[in-house]
Amino acid sequence: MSALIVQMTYKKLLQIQAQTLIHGLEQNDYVGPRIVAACCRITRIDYARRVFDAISQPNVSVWNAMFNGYAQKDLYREVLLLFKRMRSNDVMPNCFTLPVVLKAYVMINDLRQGEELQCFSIKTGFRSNSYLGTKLIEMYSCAGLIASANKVFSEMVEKNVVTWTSMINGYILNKDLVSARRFFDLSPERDIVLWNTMVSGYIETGNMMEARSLFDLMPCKDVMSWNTVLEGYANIGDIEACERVFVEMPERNVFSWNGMIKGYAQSARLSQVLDCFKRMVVEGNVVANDATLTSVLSACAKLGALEFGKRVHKHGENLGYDNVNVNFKNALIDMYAKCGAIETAMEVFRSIKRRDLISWNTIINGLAAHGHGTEALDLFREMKNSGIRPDKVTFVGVLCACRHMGLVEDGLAYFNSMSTDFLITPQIEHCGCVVDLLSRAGLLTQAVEFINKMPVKADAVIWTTLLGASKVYKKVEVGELALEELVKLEPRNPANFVMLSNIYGDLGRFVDAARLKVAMRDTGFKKEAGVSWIETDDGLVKFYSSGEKHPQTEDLQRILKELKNFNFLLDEEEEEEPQEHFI
DNA sequence: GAAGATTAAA
Repeated sequence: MSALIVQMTYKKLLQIQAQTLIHGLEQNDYVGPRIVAACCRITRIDYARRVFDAISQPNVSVWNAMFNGYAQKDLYREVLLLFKRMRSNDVMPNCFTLPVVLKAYVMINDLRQGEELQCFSIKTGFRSNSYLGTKLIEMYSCAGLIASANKVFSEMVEKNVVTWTSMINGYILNKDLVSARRFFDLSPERDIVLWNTMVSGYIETGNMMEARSLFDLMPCKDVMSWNTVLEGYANIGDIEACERVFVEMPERNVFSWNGMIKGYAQSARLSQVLDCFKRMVVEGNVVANDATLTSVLSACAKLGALEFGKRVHKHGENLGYDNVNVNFKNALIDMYAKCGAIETAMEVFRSIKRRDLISWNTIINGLAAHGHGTEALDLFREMKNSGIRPDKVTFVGVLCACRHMGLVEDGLAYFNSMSTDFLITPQIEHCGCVVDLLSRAGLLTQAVEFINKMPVKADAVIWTTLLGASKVYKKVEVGELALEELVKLEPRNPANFVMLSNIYGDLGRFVDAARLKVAMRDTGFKKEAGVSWIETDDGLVKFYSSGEKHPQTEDLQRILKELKNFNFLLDEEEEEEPQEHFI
Protein backbone atom coordinates (compact mmCIF):
# COMPACT_ATOMS: atom_id res chain seq x y z
CA MET A 1 0.00 0.00 0.00
CA SER A 2 2.71 2.51 0.81
CA ALA A 3 4.24 1.86 -2.59
CA LEU A 4 0.91 2.76 -4.10
CA ILE A 5 0.69 5.94 -2.12
CA VAL A 6 4.08 7.18 -3.30
CA GLN A 7 2.99 7.50 -6.91
CA MET A 8 -0.57 8.36 -6.20
CA THR A 9 -2.70 10.98 -7.82
CA TYR A 10 -5.39 12.97 -6.15
CA LYS A 11 -8.14 10.87 -7.70
CA LYS A 12 -6.59 7.59 -6.62
CA LEU A 13 -6.04 8.91 -3.13
CA LEU A 14 -9.73 9.66 -2.77
CA GLN A 15 -10.59 6.15 -4.00
CA ILE A 16 -8.23 4.54 -1.54
CA GLN A 17 -9.52 6.73 1.21
CA ALA A 18 -13.09 5.73 0.42
CA GLN A 19 -12.08 2.06 0.61
CA THR A 20 -10.40 2.52 3.97
CA LEU A 21 -13.53 4.20 5.26
CA ILE A 22 -15.72 1.37 4.00
CA HIS A 23 -13.56 -1.20 5.75
CA GLY A 24 -13.06 0.92 8.86
CA LEU A 25 -9.32 0.88 8.18
CA GLU A 26 -8.67 4.53 8.84
CA GLN A 27 -8.44 3.69 12.53
CA ASN A 28 -5.84 1.03 11.73
CA ASP A 29 -2.44 1.84 13.28
CA TYR A 30 -0.65 1.09 10.04
CA VAL A 31 -3.03 2.62 7.49
CA GLY A 32 -3.97 5.78 9.45
CA PRO A 33 -0.59 7.55 9.39
CA ARG A 34 -0.03 6.70 5.73
CA ILE A 35 -3.37 8.10 4.67
CA VAL A 36 -2.80 11.29 6.63
CA ALA A 37 0.72 11.67 5.19
CA ALA A 38 -0.55 11.16 1.66
CA CYS A 39 -3.32 13.70 2.16
CA CYS A 40 -0.80 16.23 3.45
CA ARG A 41 1.29 15.75 0.36
CA ILE A 42 -1.45 15.61 -2.22
CA THR A 43 -4.57 17.38 -1.02
CA ARG A 44 -5.13 20.73 0.61
CA ILE A 45 -3.86 20.78 4.16
CA ASP A 46 -7.28 21.42 5.70
CA TYR A 47 -8.61 18.31 4.00
CA ALA A 48 -5.75 16.34 5.52
CA ARG A 49 -6.67 17.81 8.85
CA ARG A 50 -10.29 16.64 8.47
CA VAL A 51 -9.05 13.14 7.73
CA PHE A 52 -6.86 13.38 10.81
CA ASP A 53 -9.74 14.62 12.97
CA ALA A 54 -11.88 11.71 11.83
CA ILE A 55 -9.49 9.25 13.43
CA SER A 56 -10.83 8.77 16.94
CA GLN A 57 -7.75 7.47 18.74
CA PRO A 58 -4.79 8.53 16.62
CA ASN A 59 -1.53 6.83 17.55
CA VAL A 60 1.71 8.72 17.74
CA SER A 61 2.54 8.09 14.08
CA VAL A 62 -0.70 9.70 12.98
CA TRP A 63 0.12 12.75 15.04
CA ASN A 64 3.62 12.83 13.54
CA ALA A 65 2.24 12.63 10.01
CA MET A 66 0.06 15.65 10.67
CA PHE A 67 2.95 17.59 12.28
CA ASN A 68 5.13 16.93 9.26
CA GLY A 69 2.33 17.96 6.93
CA TYR A 70 1.99 21.33 8.63
CA ALA A 71 5.75 21.83 8.87
CA GLN A 72 6.21 21.19 5.16
CA LYS A 73 3.74 23.97 4.43
CA ASP A 74 5.50 26.27 6.94
CA LEU A 75 2.46 26.24 9.22
CA TYR A 76 4.46 26.13 12.42
CA ARG A 77 1.81 27.63 14.70
CA GLU A 78 -0.51 24.80 13.73
CA VAL A 79 2.22 22.31 14.62
CA LEU A 80 2.51 23.82 18.08
CA LEU A 81 -1.24 24.05 18.67
CA LEU A 82 -1.60 20.45 17.67
CA PHE A 83 1.33 19.44 19.85
CA LYS A 84 -0.43 21.01 22.84
CA ARG A 85 -3.50 18.93 22.06
CA MET A 86 -1.41 15.81 21.78
CA ARG A 87 0.03 16.43 25.23
CA SER A 88 -3.39 17.10 26.74
CA ASN A 89 -4.61 13.86 25.13
CA ASP A 90 -1.80 12.10 27.00
CA VAL A 91 -0.21 10.72 23.88
CA MET A 92 3.54 10.25 24.44
CA PRO A 93 5.73 11.92 21.77
CA ASN A 94 8.42 9.72 20.27
CA CYS A 95 11.78 10.38 18.66
CA PHE A 96 10.08 11.41 15.42
CA THR A 97 7.86 13.96 17.15
CA LEU A 98 10.42 16.07 18.94
CA PRO A 99 12.57 17.26 16.01
CA VAL A 100 9.61 18.56 14.03
CA VAL A 101 8.08 20.30 17.04
CA LEU A 102 11.45 21.76 17.91
CA LYS A 103 11.79 23.01 14.37
CA ALA A 104 8.46 24.79 14.82
CA TYR A 105 9.83 26.54 17.91
CA VAL A 106 12.95 27.49 15.96
CA MET A 107 10.91 28.89 13.11
CA ILE A 108 8.72 31.07 15.29
CA ASN A 109 11.71 32.04 17.42
CA ASP A 110 10.33 30.71 20.68
CA LEU A 111 13.54 29.90 22.47
CA ARG A 112 11.97 29.48 25.90
CA GLN A 113 9.55 26.79 24.77
CA GLY A 114 12.35 25.20 22.79
CA GLU A 115 14.47 24.92 25.90
CA GLU A 116 11.52 23.43 27.78
CA LEU A 117 11.24 20.85 25.06
CA GLN A 118 14.94 20.10 25.40
CA CYS A 119 14.48 19.42 29.15
CA PHE A 120 11.48 17.30 28.33
CA SER A 121 13.46 15.31 25.79
CA ILE A 122 16.27 14.69 28.27
CA LYS A 123 13.80 13.50 30.90
CA THR A 124 12.10 11.19 28.44
CA GLY A 125 15.39 9.71 27.30
CA PHE A 126 15.88 11.23 23.84
CA ARG A 127 19.08 12.96 24.85
CA SER A 128 21.31 11.21 22.41
CA ASN A 129 18.97 11.37 19.43
CA SER A 130 21.02 12.91 16.64
CA TYR A 131 18.01 14.32 14.76
CA LEU A 132 16.96 16.19 17.86
CA GLY A 133 20.50 17.35 18.58
CA THR A 134 20.81 18.80 15.10
CA LYS A 135 17.64 20.79 15.60
CA LEU A 136 18.79 22.01 19.03
CA ILE A 137 22.07 23.24 17.59
CA GLU A 138 20.13 25.06 14.91
CA MET A 139 17.80 26.58 17.48
CA TYR A 140 20.57 27.95 19.70
CA SER A 141 22.60 29.18 16.71
CA CYS A 142 19.63 31.08 15.31
CA ALA A 143 19.15 32.73 18.69
CA GLY A 144 22.81 33.77 18.71
CA LEU A 145 23.56 31.43 21.63
CA ILE A 146 26.52 29.75 20.04
CA ALA A 147 27.91 28.52 23.38
CA SER A 148 24.68 26.62 24.11
CA ALA A 149 24.75 25.22 20.60
CA ASN A 150 28.29 24.05 21.15
CA LYS A 151 27.31 22.47 24.47
CA VAL A 152 24.62 20.41 22.78
CA PHE A 153 27.11 19.47 20.07
CA SER A 154 29.83 18.33 22.42
CA GLU A 155 27.43 16.35 24.58
CA MET A 156 26.10 14.42 21.63
CA VAL A 157 27.27 10.86 21.57
CA GLU A 158 26.60 10.06 17.97
CA LYS A 159 27.69 12.86 15.70
CA ASN A 160 27.38 12.45 11.97
CA VAL A 161 28.10 14.72 9.05
CA VAL A 162 24.70 16.43 9.37
CA THR A 163 25.44 17.29 12.99
CA TRP A 164 28.81 18.75 12.02
CA THR A 165 27.17 20.75 9.23
CA SER A 166 24.65 22.14 11.66
CA MET A 167 27.39 23.23 14.06
CA ILE A 168 29.49 24.79 11.30
CA ASN A 169 26.45 26.57 9.96
CA GLY A 170 25.83 27.87 13.47
CA TYR A 171 29.26 29.49 13.54
CA ILE A 172 28.67 30.95 10.09
CA LEU A 173 25.33 32.41 11.21
CA ASN A 174 27.18 34.02 14.10
CA LYS A 175 29.87 35.36 11.76
CA ASP A 176 32.62 33.32 13.40
CA LEU A 177 34.28 32.01 10.27
CA VAL A 178 37.45 31.04 12.07
CA SER A 179 35.64 28.55 14.31
CA ALA A 180 33.53 27.40 11.39
CA ARG A 181 36.68 26.62 9.44
CA ARG A 182 38.27 24.87 12.44
CA PHE A 183 35.26 22.57 12.75
CA PHE A 184 35.26 22.07 9.02
CA ASP A 185 38.88 20.92 9.16
CA LEU A 186 38.14 18.73 12.19
CA SER A 187 35.08 17.02 10.77
CA PRO A 188 35.75 13.30 10.29
CA GLU A 189 33.60 13.23 7.19
CA ARG A 190 32.95 15.89 4.59
CA ASP A 191 30.12 15.49 2.15
CA ILE A 192 29.16 17.89 -0.59
CA VAL A 193 26.64 19.76 1.56
CA LEU A 194 29.29 20.42 4.16
CA TRP A 195 31.71 21.74 1.53
CA ASN A 196 29.02 23.95 0.01
CA THR A 197 28.05 25.27 3.43
CA MET A 198 31.60 26.32 4.14
CA VAL A 199 32.06 27.93 0.72
CA SER A 200 28.84 29.93 1.01
CA GLY A 201 29.81 30.88 4.54
CA TYR A 202 32.85 32.70 3.16
CA ILE A 203 30.69 34.31 0.50
CA GLU A 204 28.12 35.54 3.00
CA THR A 205 30.83 37.23 5.01
CA GLY A 206 32.29 38.89 1.95
CA ASN A 207 35.39 36.72 1.61
CA MET A 208 35.15 35.72 -2.03
CA MET A 209 38.86 34.94 -2.27
CA GLU A 210 38.72 32.29 0.44
CA ALA A 211 35.45 30.95 -0.98
CA ARG A 212 37.09 30.50 -4.34
CA SER A 213 40.17 28.75 -3.06
CA LEU A 214 38.05 26.34 -1.00
CA PHE A 215 35.84 25.75 -4.03
CA ASP A 216 38.93 24.89 -6.06
CA LEU A 217 39.92 22.34 -3.41
CA MET A 218 36.59 20.50 -3.54
CA PRO A 219 37.05 16.83 -4.39
CA CYS A 220 33.79 16.82 -6.28
CA LYS A 221 31.37 19.60 -7.09
CA ASP A 222 27.68 19.47 -7.82
CA VAL A 223 25.62 22.04 -9.67
CA MET A 224 24.88 23.79 -6.40
CA SER A 225 28.56 24.26 -5.68
CA TRP A 226 29.00 25.95 -9.04
CA ASN A 227 25.89 28.05 -8.49
CA THR A 228 27.19 29.17 -5.12
CA VAL A 229 30.38 30.69 -6.52
CA LEU A 230 28.52 32.04 -9.53
CA GLU A 231 26.18 33.91 -7.24
CA GLY A 232 29.06 35.01 -5.07
CA TYR A 233 30.61 36.76 -8.06
CA ALA A 234 27.19 38.12 -9.04
CA ASN A 235 26.78 39.68 -5.62
CA ILE A 236 30.07 41.53 -5.76
CA GLY A 237 29.36 42.61 -9.33
CA ASP A 238 32.32 40.77 -10.86
CA ILE A 239 30.58 40.05 -14.11
CA GLU A 240 33.64 38.71 -15.93
CA ALA A 241 34.16 36.07 -13.25
CA CYS A 242 30.46 35.27 -13.41
CA GLU A 243 30.61 34.69 -17.12
CA ARG A 244 33.73 32.52 -16.77
CA VAL A 245 32.09 30.31 -14.16
CA PHE A 246 28.91 30.12 -16.20
CA VAL A 247 30.81 28.93 -19.26
CA GLU A 248 32.96 26.54 -17.27
CA MET A 249 30.25 24.78 -15.27
CA PRO A 250 29.44 21.29 -16.51
CA GLU A 251 25.73 21.48 -15.87
CA ARG A 252 23.26 24.34 -15.53
CA ASN A 253 19.92 24.45 -13.81
CA VAL A 254 17.46 27.29 -13.34
CA PHE A 255 19.50 28.63 -10.40
CA SER A 256 22.53 28.93 -12.67
CA TRP A 257 20.62 31.04 -15.19
CA ASN A 258 19.08 33.08 -12.41
CA GLY A 259 22.54 33.66 -10.96
CA MET A 260 23.85 34.87 -14.30
CA ILE A 261 20.84 37.15 -14.72
CA LYS A 262 21.39 38.48 -11.23
CA GLY A 263 25.01 39.20 -12.11
CA TYR A 264 24.01 41.33 -15.08
CA ALA A 265 21.31 43.07 -13.05
CA GLN A 266 23.72 43.74 -10.19
CA SER A 267 26.23 45.43 -12.46
CA ALA A 268 23.48 47.41 -14.19
CA ARG A 269 23.89 45.66 -17.53
CA LEU A 270 20.18 45.69 -18.06
CA SER A 271 19.97 44.88 -21.73
CA GLN A 272 22.23 41.92 -21.06
CA VAL A 273 19.69 40.73 -18.51
CA LEU A 274 17.16 40.59 -21.32
CA ASP A 275 19.60 38.90 -23.71
CA CYS A 276 20.48 36.31 -21.11
CA PHE A 277 16.82 35.58 -20.50
CA LYS A 278 16.25 35.11 -24.23
CA ARG A 279 19.19 32.70 -24.34
CA MET A 280 17.76 30.84 -21.38
CA VAL A 281 14.41 30.39 -23.07
CA VAL A 282 15.95 29.34 -26.38
CA GLU A 283 18.94 27.22 -25.46
CA GLY A 284 18.72 26.47 -21.76
CA ASN A 285 17.11 23.18 -20.93
CA VAL A 286 15.35 24.76 -18.02
CA VAL A 287 12.05 26.37 -17.25
CA ALA A 288 12.08 29.90 -15.89
CA ASN A 289 10.66 30.25 -12.41
CA ASP A 290 9.22 33.18 -10.52
CA ALA A 291 12.67 34.36 -9.45
CA THR A 292 13.76 34.49 -13.09
CA LEU A 293 10.69 36.38 -14.19
CA THR A 294 10.78 38.91 -11.36
CA SER A 295 14.45 39.71 -12.02
CA VAL A 296 13.83 40.13 -15.73
CA LEU A 297 10.73 42.25 -15.13
CA SER A 298 12.72 44.45 -12.81
CA ALA A 299 15.25 45.03 -15.59
CA CYS A 300 12.41 45.84 -18.00
CA ALA A 301 11.07 48.31 -15.46
CA LYS A 302 14.39 50.09 -15.19
CA LEU A 303 14.83 50.14 -18.97
CA GLY A 304 11.26 51.17 -19.71
CA ALA A 305 11.07 48.13 -21.98
CA LEU A 306 7.32 47.76 -22.05
CA GLU A 307 7.09 45.45 -25.06
CA PHE A 308 9.63 43.03 -23.65
CA GLY A 309 7.87 43.20 -20.30
CA LYS A 310 4.56 42.31 -21.90
CA ARG A 311 6.15 39.24 -23.44
CA VAL A 312 7.58 38.20 -20.11
CA HIS A 313 4.06 38.58 -18.74
CA LYS A 314 2.71 36.24 -21.45
CA HIS A 315 5.54 33.82 -20.82
CA GLY A 316 4.71 33.73 -17.13
CA GLU A 317 1.04 33.21 -17.88
CA ASN A 318 1.89 30.25 -20.05
CA LEU A 319 3.97 28.79 -17.25
CA GLY A 320 1.04 29.14 -14.87
CA TYR A 321 2.51 31.81 -12.61
CA ASP A 322 -0.30 34.20 -13.28
CA ASN A 323 -2.92 32.96 -10.88
CA VAL A 324 -0.99 31.93 -7.88
CA ASN A 325 2.29 33.73 -7.68
CA VAL A 326 2.17 37.03 -5.85
CA ASN A 327 5.88 37.70 -6.46
CA PHE A 328 5.35 37.52 -10.20
CA LYS A 329 2.36 39.83 -9.98
CA ASN A 330 4.22 42.33 -7.82
CA ALA A 331 7.04 42.49 -10.34
CA LEU A 332 4.45 43.00 -13.09
CA ILE A 333 2.89 45.92 -11.22
CA ASP A 334 6.29 47.54 -10.93
CA MET A 335 7.16 46.94 -14.56
CA TYR A 336 3.89 48.34 -15.91
CA ALA A 337 3.99 51.31 -13.55
CA LYS A 338 7.59 52.22 -14.36
CA CYS A 339 6.88 51.88 -18.08
CA GLY A 340 4.02 54.32 -17.68
CA ALA A 341 1.21 51.78 -18.18
CA ILE A 342 -0.44 52.74 -14.93
CA GLU A 343 -3.84 51.35 -15.81
CA THR A 344 -2.44 47.93 -16.58
CA ALA A 345 -0.45 48.07 -13.33
CA MET A 346 -3.70 48.79 -11.54
CA GLU A 347 -5.45 45.88 -13.29
CA VAL A 348 -2.71 43.51 -12.23
CA PHE A 349 -2.92 44.81 -8.68
CA ARG A 350 -6.68 44.32 -8.58
CA SER A 351 -6.31 40.78 -9.91
CA ILE A 352 -4.18 39.63 -6.97
CA LYS A 353 -6.25 37.59 -4.58
CA ARG A 354 -3.87 37.68 -1.66
CA ARG A 355 -2.00 40.96 -1.79
CA ASP A 356 1.05 41.31 0.39
CA LEU A 357 2.79 44.39 1.70
CA ILE A 358 4.94 44.60 -1.40
CA SER A 359 1.90 44.58 -3.69
CA TRP A 360 0.52 47.62 -1.88
CA ASN A 361 3.86 49.39 -1.68
CA THR A 362 4.59 48.86 -5.36
CA ILE A 363 1.28 50.19 -6.59
CA ILE A 364 1.22 53.13 -4.17
CA ASN A 365 4.75 54.16 -5.08
CA GLY A 366 4.04 53.59 -8.77
CA LEU A 367 0.97 55.81 -8.70
CA ALA A 368 2.71 58.49 -6.66
CA ALA A 369 5.73 58.60 -8.96
CA HIS A 370 3.52 59.07 -12.00
CA GLY A 371 1.55 61.97 -10.61
CA HIS A 372 -1.52 59.95 -9.60
CA GLY A 373 -1.31 61.30 -6.08
CA THR A 374 -5.02 61.13 -5.32
CA GLU A 375 -5.25 57.49 -6.31
CA ALA A 376 -2.13 56.69 -4.32
CA LEU A 377 -3.61 58.22 -1.18
CA ASP A 378 -6.96 56.48 -1.79
CA LEU A 379 -5.16 53.17 -2.01
CA PHE A 380 -3.25 53.94 1.15
CA ARG A 381 -6.56 54.37 2.96
CA GLU A 382 -7.83 51.13 1.44
CA MET A 383 -4.67 49.39 2.53
CA LYS A 384 -5.09 50.47 6.14
CA ASN A 385 -8.76 49.46 6.06
CA SER A 386 -7.92 46.00 4.86
CA GLY A 387 -5.69 45.53 7.88
CA ILE A 388 -2.27 45.60 6.20
CA ARG A 389 0.30 47.46 8.26
CA PRO A 390 2.18 50.07 6.24
CA ASP A 391 5.96 50.19 6.53
CA LYS A 392 8.62 52.75 5.71
CA VAL A 393 8.41 52.06 1.98
CA THR A 394 4.66 52.73 2.00
CA PHE A 395 5.30 56.11 3.55
CA VAL A 396 7.88 57.03 0.94
CA GLY A 397 5.05 56.64 -1.59
CA VAL A 398 2.51 58.47 0.54
CA LEU A 399 4.80 61.45 1.15
CA CYS A 400 5.83 61.45 -2.49
CA ALA A 401 2.15 61.70 -3.46
CA CYS A 402 1.70 64.66 -1.12
CA ARG A 403 4.77 66.32 -2.54
CA HIS A 404 3.49 66.00 -6.11
CA MET A 405 0.20 67.55 -5.13
CA GLY A 406 1.65 70.18 -2.83
CA LEU A 407 -0.40 68.93 0.13
CA VAL A 408 1.61 70.51 2.91
CA GLU A 409 -0.82 69.90 5.78
CA ASP A 410 -1.55 66.31 4.78
CA GLY A 411 2.10 65.54 4.20
CA LEU A 412 3.06 66.75 7.65
CA ALA A 413 0.15 64.83 9.18
CA TYR A 414 1.23 61.62 7.45
CA PHE A 415 4.81 62.21 8.51
CA ASN A 416 3.77 62.52 12.15
CA SER A 417 1.38 59.59 11.94
CA MET A 418 4.24 57.44 10.73
CA SER A 419 6.02 57.47 14.08
CA THR A 420 3.05 57.99 16.41
CA ASP A 421 0.58 55.50 14.89
CA PHE A 422 2.90 53.00 13.24
CA LEU A 423 6.11 53.27 15.27
CA ILE A 424 8.22 53.73 12.14
CA THR A 425 11.33 55.86 12.60
CA PRO A 426 11.48 58.34 9.73
CA GLN A 427 14.45 57.90 7.44
CA ILE A 428 16.34 60.35 5.32
CA GLU A 429 14.03 59.65 2.33
CA HIS A 430 10.94 60.62 4.31
CA CYS A 431 12.58 63.74 5.68
CA GLY A 432 13.80 64.72 2.23
CA CYS A 433 10.25 64.45 0.94
CA VAL A 434 8.95 66.77 3.65
CA VAL A 435 11.74 69.30 3.11
CA ASP A 436 10.97 69.31 -0.60
CA LEU A 437 7.25 69.65 0.14
CA LEU A 438 7.82 72.67 2.39
CA SER A 439 10.43 74.19 0.06
CA ARG A 440 8.23 74.02 -3.02
CA ALA A 441 5.46 75.72 -1.09
CA GLY A 442 7.89 78.52 -0.23
CA LEU A 443 7.79 77.72 3.48
CA LEU A 444 11.54 77.97 3.82
CA THR A 445 11.66 79.02 7.45
CA GLN A 446 9.50 76.03 8.32
CA ALA A 447 11.77 73.82 6.21
CA VAL A 448 14.82 74.96 8.15
CA GLU A 449 13.02 74.35 11.45
CA PHE A 450 12.07 70.91 10.24
CA ILE A 451 15.65 70.10 9.30
CA ASN A 452 16.82 71.13 12.76
CA LYS A 453 14.27 68.90 14.47
CA MET A 454 14.28 65.84 12.26
CA PRO A 455 15.62 62.57 13.66
CA VAL A 456 18.35 62.09 11.04
CA LYS A 457 21.13 64.40 9.96
CA ALA A 458 20.37 66.25 6.73
CA ASP A 459 22.37 65.09 3.72
CA ALA A 460 23.56 66.99 0.68
CA VAL A 461 20.37 66.19 -1.25
CA ILE A 462 18.27 67.94 1.37
CA TRP A 463 20.48 71.03 1.52
CA THR A 464 20.55 71.20 -2.26
CA THR A 465 16.74 71.12 -2.29
CA LEU A 466 16.71 74.01 0.12
CA LEU A 467 19.38 75.91 -1.81
CA GLY A 468 17.36 75.52 -5.01
CA ALA A 469 14.19 76.72 -3.31
CA SER A 470 15.99 79.70 -1.83
CA LYS A 471 16.88 80.78 -5.35
CA VAL A 472 13.28 80.46 -6.53
CA TYR A 473 11.92 82.35 -3.54
CA LYS A 474 14.92 84.73 -3.29
CA LYS A 475 15.56 83.93 0.39
CA VAL A 476 19.22 84.74 0.56
CA GLU A 477 19.73 83.94 4.28
CA VAL A 478 18.40 80.43 3.79
CA GLY A 479 20.62 80.04 0.75
CA GLU A 480 23.66 81.11 2.75
CA LEU A 481 22.82 78.63 5.48
CA ALA A 482 22.35 75.83 2.94
CA LEU A 483 25.64 76.61 1.24
CA GLU A 484 27.45 76.67 4.56
CA GLU A 485 26.22 73.14 5.26
CA LEU A 486 26.84 71.96 1.72
CA VAL A 487 30.44 73.12 1.81
CA LYS A 488 30.95 70.90 4.86
CA LEU A 489 29.33 67.91 3.18
CA GLU A 490 30.73 68.19 -0.31
CA PRO A 491 33.54 70.75 -0.43
CA ARG A 492 34.52 69.64 -3.91
CA ASN A 493 31.23 70.46 -5.59
CA PRO A 494 31.48 73.90 -7.19
CA ALA A 495 27.86 73.77 -8.37
CA ASN A 496 26.79 74.78 -4.89
CA PHE A 497 28.74 78.05 -5.10
CA VAL A 498 27.32 78.79 -8.52
CA MET A 499 23.80 78.41 -7.19
CA LEU A 500 24.25 80.91 -4.35
CA SER A 501 26.25 83.25 -6.53
CA ASN A 502 23.29 83.28 -8.96
CA ILE A 503 20.99 84.17 -6.09
CA TYR A 504 23.20 87.14 -5.25
CA GLY A 505 23.20 88.06 -8.92
CA ASP A 506 19.39 87.97 -9.06
CA LEU A 507 19.27 90.33 -6.12
CA GLY A 508 21.84 92.67 -7.62
CA ARG A 509 24.43 91.86 -4.95
CA PHE A 510 27.26 91.63 -7.42
CA VAL A 511 30.02 92.10 -4.87
CA ASP A 512 28.84 89.01 -2.97
CA ALA A 513 28.47 87.12 -6.21
CA ALA A 514 32.06 87.95 -7.12
CA ARG A 515 33.26 87.00 -3.63
CA LEU A 516 31.74 83.54 -4.10
CA LYS A 517 33.30 83.13 -7.50
CA VAL A 518 36.65 83.72 -5.82
CA ALA A 519 35.81 81.22 -3.07
CA MET A 520 34.92 78.71 -5.73
CA ARG A 521 38.15 79.31 -7.60
CA ASP A 522 40.04 78.82 -4.34
CA THR A 523 38.60 75.31 -3.95
CA GLY A 524 40.60 74.51 -7.07
CA PHE A 525 37.64 72.84 -8.78
CA LYS A 526 35.77 74.10 -11.76
CA LYS A 527 32.13 73.54 -12.43
CA GLU A 528 31.77 71.68 -15.66
CA ALA A 529 28.82 72.43 -17.89
CA GLY A 530 26.31 69.60 -18.11
CA VAL A 531 27.32 67.34 -20.97
CA SER A 532 26.29 64.12 -22.68
CA TRP A 533 28.77 62.11 -24.60
CA ILE A 534 28.79 59.23 -27.01
CA GLU A 535 31.54 57.07 -28.37
CA THR A 536 31.85 57.04 -32.14
CA ASP A 537 34.36 55.77 -34.65
CA ASP A 538 36.07 59.16 -34.44
CA GLY A 539 36.34 59.00 -30.66
CA LEU A 540 34.32 60.69 -27.96
CA VAL A 541 31.79 63.31 -29.05
CA LYS A 542 30.39 65.72 -26.47
CA PHE A 543 26.99 67.37 -26.59
CA TYR A 544 26.06 70.34 -24.44
CA SER A 545 22.50 71.11 -23.45
CA SER A 546 20.74 72.73 -26.45
CA GLY A 547 24.24 73.36 -27.76
CA GLU A 548 24.91 73.70 -31.46
CA LYS A 549 28.68 73.43 -31.28
CA HIS A 550 28.87 70.19 -33.18
CA PRO A 551 29.81 70.79 -36.80
CA GLN A 552 27.11 68.41 -38.04
CA THR A 553 24.26 69.62 -35.86
CA GLU A 554 21.86 69.98 -38.77
CA ASP A 555 22.48 66.47 -40.05
CA LEU A 556 22.08 65.12 -36.54
CA GLN A 557 18.72 66.77 -36.09
CA ARG A 558 17.49 65.37 -39.40
CA ILE A 559 18.63 61.83 -38.57
CA LEU A 560 17.04 62.06 -35.15
CA LYS A 561 13.72 62.88 -36.76
CA GLU A 562 14.01 59.92 -39.10
CA LEU A 563 14.90 57.62 -36.23
CA LYS A 564 11.81 58.68 -34.35
CA ASN A 565 9.64 57.75 -37.33
CA PHE A 566 11.50 54.50 -37.77
CA ASN A 567 10.98 53.56 -34.14
CA PHE A 568 7.33 54.28 -34.49
CA LEU A 569 7.10 51.84 -37.41
CA LEU A 570 9.05 49.22 -35.49
CA ASP A 571 6.69 49.41 -32.54
CA GLU A 572 3.71 48.76 -34.77
CA GLU A 573 5.35 45.76 -36.35
CA GLU A 574 6.26 44.29 -32.99
CA GLU A 575 2.67 44.40 -31.88
CA GLU A 576 1.62 42.21 -34.78
CA GLU A 577 4.46 39.77 -34.78
CA PRO A 578 5.85 38.82 -31.39
CA GLN A 579 9.24 37.18 -31.38
CA GLU A 580 9.27 33.47 -31.98
CA HIS A 581 10.69 31.21 -29.24
CA PHE A 582 9.30 33.50 -26.66
CA ILE A 583 6.21 31.64 -25.51
C1' DG B 1 12.16 11.21 10.45
C1' DA B 2 17.51 15.86 10.53
C1' DA B 3 21.68 19.94 6.86
C1' DG B 4 22.34 23.40 0.90
C1' DA B 5 20.39 28.30 -3.02
C1' DT B 6 17.95 32.68 -6.34
C1' DT B 7 13.21 36.92 -6.94
C1' DA B 8 9.71 42.04 -6.58
C1' DA B 9 8.73 47.89 -3.64
C1' DA B 10 11.89 53.57 -2.06
